[in-house]
Amino acid sequence: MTLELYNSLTRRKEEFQPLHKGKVGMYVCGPTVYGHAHLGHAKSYISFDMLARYLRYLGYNVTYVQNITDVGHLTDNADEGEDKIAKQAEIEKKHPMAIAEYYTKSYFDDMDRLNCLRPDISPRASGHIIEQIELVKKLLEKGYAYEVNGSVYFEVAKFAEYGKLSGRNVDDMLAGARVEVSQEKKNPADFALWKKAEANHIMQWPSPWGMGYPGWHLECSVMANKYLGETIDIHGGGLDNKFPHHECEIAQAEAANEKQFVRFWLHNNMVTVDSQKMSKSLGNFITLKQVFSGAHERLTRAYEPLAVRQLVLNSHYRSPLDFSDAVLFAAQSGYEKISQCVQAVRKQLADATEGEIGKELAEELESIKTKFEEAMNDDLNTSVALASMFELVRLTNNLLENTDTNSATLTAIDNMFTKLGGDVLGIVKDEYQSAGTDDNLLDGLVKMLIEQRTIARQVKEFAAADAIRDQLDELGITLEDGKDDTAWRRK
RNA sequence: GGCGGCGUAGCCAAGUGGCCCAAGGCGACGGUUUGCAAAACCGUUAUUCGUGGGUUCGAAUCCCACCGCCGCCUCCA
Repeated sequence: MTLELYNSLTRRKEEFQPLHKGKVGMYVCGPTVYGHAHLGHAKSYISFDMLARYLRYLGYNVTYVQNITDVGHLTDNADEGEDKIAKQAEIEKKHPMAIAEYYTKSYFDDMDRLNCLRPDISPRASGHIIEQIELVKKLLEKGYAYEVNGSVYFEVAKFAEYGKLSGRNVDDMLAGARVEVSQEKKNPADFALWKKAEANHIMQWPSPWGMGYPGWHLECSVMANKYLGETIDIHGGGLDNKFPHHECEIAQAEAANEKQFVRFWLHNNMVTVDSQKMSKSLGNFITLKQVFSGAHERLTRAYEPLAVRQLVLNSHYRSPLDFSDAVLFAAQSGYEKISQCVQAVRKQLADATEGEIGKELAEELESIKTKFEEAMNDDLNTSVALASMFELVRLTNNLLENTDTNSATLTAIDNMFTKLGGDVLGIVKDEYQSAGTDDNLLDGLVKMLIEQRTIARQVKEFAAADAIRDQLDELGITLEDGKDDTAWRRK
């Protein structure tokens, strides 16, 4: 069975085959860096990270490009708003580039914690002004664009296929237009390729049409083409960007190159809060930093980054995810269950006896792997893929009850966790911080207390023993009595 | 108004014509284990899939109607 992906362009699942054998060019719309990333960003970037990981698992040589929008993204209506980053710069009294720098770093920090692998290329819009101007010139030459008073607009009526991705036509859009129409445009549906900058606008560049700055849609067409070629295999992004952003990207690139721009369009659904879309403009967002620290009124505790990842993967990327503390809590519990199982396997593996894996068990493992791959091949059904990981957990925990499980068996299980749960899903770590490694002083102190408690238990002074355990629990440390020794971990 | 989508147990969620008296997770409850816990294991927790019709030998899955909810059509992952 081969990988099938739902292509938004054709509105059905299609077998995925790259344009060039063995190689995949993948472009995903990145963030506009004027604020900290929130859970909505997490859903999108975890989803596409998981796709890139799975494509690599299948053996493809993937080039993953994800832009950083640091200029040109306007605050509101139809090409008439302020630049988002320039606006934030005013608020924070910093240069726009300082804002972009700060939030870019913040974004990468958050994505690293979510175990999203860095894209191969993270191009900045501001670093591609020359290429963007070139594309505008080309569109003007070809007659798809017109200049008015230092600004250049794309003339939608000239591109017959405009609307093919989002399923709309220009006439309908006119009828339902809610936006006050710019006087400069020939047609309200036309969009800005280049905007004339007022003298006080900080972010501006010289162009054949005077000082100005690029329209938002331009950067993605330009950077996708520059790094991945005129036709790219996969373009991903949030559903909310399907129109107008992606529609405009298609118009620009295909009008200029006269070639199909993207073969597979993939869109992830939104994160909602109380069924309302989480977004910066609505102000109902919860940042990832808040989730990691627990510092938000909707949160009852701090959550591990990979619990967020597990939450995202628990549902399908094309389904909306309604956020609540309860769903995150459930994801955290499930994540801990898997983590503890993996750690237990590795611990037992350290002094396991040699031997061979049983035939029946080998078959069970194979069937879990098959279930996993079939699920992923079916338009990335991570919900079922995750379920197969839990089957592995249960199977494994049963084996672990038996202390003489041999090393070949444990190694096979560890490999499955590492490859499927780790390399593909990104929720199993290569190494878990053992309780002591991060802080020798803490480890020493806790071990001292465990020793005292063990002595108390040996002489059956259980009240004293329980007091130690309870007090440690209040400090966020859980004790677990094993057969021979007592282990501790942070809650 | 136009386009797209959703409604499955207490919660999250997969399944889209027979393998479904519906996967998996969380929670809850009972049991094993434990000095007691924790973790783990075993078991229970939807004869039913928003409501009402219809098609079919057979429907959560197809069709119709109705109810409720969401996204896009303006910036947003």
